[in-house]
Amino acid sequence: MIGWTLLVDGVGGVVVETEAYRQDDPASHSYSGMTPRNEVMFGPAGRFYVYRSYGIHWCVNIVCGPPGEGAAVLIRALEPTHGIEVMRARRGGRSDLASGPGKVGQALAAGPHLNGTPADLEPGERRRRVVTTTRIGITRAVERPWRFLDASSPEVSRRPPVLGRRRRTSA
DNA sequence: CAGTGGATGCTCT
DNA sequence: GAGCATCCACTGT
Repeated sequence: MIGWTLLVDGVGGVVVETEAYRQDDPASHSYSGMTPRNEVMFGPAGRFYVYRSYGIHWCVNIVCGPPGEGAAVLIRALEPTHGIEVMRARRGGRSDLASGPGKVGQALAAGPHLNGTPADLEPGERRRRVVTTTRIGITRAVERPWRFLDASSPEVSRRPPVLGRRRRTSA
């Protein structure tokens, strides 16, 4: 999905960072089976799974796999291409429009109304170099390398450890 | 630039 | 009642 374009009401951009979650995954919302919150994860692929994070943010996922799979991909960052001014306004005038899951939710004006609806997702044109790292901000199954990102994009939430900024050493 | 803590509400134990 | 798939402001180097 890296390089694909994701839009909500014509606003959005190119997916440059994702994380994968599936049912046999202690870090996944679907790990303990179907609940009212995660039931969309067990439905058809290509729909939005939207949940509230830390009581404040709305995080946007795309359901994956056959029905019953309980798998989804968290959209962690977008490279803004469509409706940039709209997203800037939604982000309170900031310039980091969608470089993080909470920011993506804000830029797309995501909310419960989106949950379970089909995602507007189109394949990308140019080929991108995809790097994998471990996932971010979780406490369980931290070792699974299921974060995917376009290393050349400046819009990602955090640079991969290896390719990241060189650490300054004092002489 | 790195580290810390507050905001805030829902889900599940 | 604890724990979160987070962000931002603020602090100290």
